[in-house]
Amino acid sequence: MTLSDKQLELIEEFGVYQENNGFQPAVARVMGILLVSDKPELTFEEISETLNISKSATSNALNMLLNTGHIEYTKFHGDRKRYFRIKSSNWRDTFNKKMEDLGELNNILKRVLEVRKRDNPVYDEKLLYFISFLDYLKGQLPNLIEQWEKQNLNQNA
Amino acid sequence: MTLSDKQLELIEEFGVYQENNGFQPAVARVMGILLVSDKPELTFEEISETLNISKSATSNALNMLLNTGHIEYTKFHGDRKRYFRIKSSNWRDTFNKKMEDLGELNNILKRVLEVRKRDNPVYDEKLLYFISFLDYLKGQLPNLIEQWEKQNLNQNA
DNA sequence: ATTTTGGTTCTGTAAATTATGAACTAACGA
DNA sequence: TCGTTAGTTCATAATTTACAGAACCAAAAT
Repeated sequence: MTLSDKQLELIEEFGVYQENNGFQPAVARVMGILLVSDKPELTFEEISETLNISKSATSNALNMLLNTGHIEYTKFHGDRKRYFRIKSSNWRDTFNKKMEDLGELNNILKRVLEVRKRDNPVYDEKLLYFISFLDYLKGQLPNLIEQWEKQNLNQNA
Repeated sequence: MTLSDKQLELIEEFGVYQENNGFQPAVARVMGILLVSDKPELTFEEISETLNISKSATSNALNMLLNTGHIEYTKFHGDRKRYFRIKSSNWRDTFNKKMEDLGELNNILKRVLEVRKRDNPVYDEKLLYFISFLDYLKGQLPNLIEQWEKQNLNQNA
């Protein structure tokens, strides 16, 4: 399998992005190739050879992504190979993870306010505002999603 | 300076959180101690000794945080020490960074759609939805912030 | 039953990260 | 101006990460 320069570039860019999200380089590249390749499903061999990563690294990456629910595979009759593809639900999960992450930060910050004893309330004020904003955002998010779905429906009607 | 068990625990937890955001362990702990300590301003020595990290690590961490605008310091007359505190603007920046990060993802995904040539449009559909959602979110965010500020004002009136 | 092949596992290691400690510097106070 | 000390820099040590290569395994094809 061959990829265009633009595809290779995008794999790299997406790879770096996912590295910043805590994925190993090779794992991030595997996600990348499944995302940008013309064929939506690729075999172990195609991934390993096209990305130029060893069989062991490929095996580890694919199993890791399978275990974390980022990819899945199908098999075809009379063919021992597995055909891997990224799960499409994956995108909403990515977004949810970011939001949960902010929720975790918010929980920590709330406990900070409980634990530290500062004389000057000015130091608490900014923090309180931020906490309140995160709470507000969290509360409004379902609304927002609903609104978007409604609008999206109208567009496609 | 001494910290309560709860404070130490929070420093650790906040530290891990910030490590996941790409900060070095020691840097993350320094941010943590400035966040949870009873005194809002701490000296080099207090930070180094309380966190039990070497002077060099402390120096690197503080300078890194100064350069990236996460902390600042003041000096007092007749005292050679600097007194470090976290910048309060820091919180909004944290949030903005998360949103910009989603924007970057969105840009990559848009280019993915341009570059890959898939026969079956079903594979594009989910991706298109997600892109459209991120665009919608980005557009609505200013609104949301405005609404929150309005509500917040009423609360404090 | 044997071979082929799709994939796994184990071991070694290169490279990057992160911190330490000691030597050093510079500025301030006395 | 001299000593003290707050802070920096540098070499290096300790870990961790991430991958390759080879040996290995199991199921399917022949």
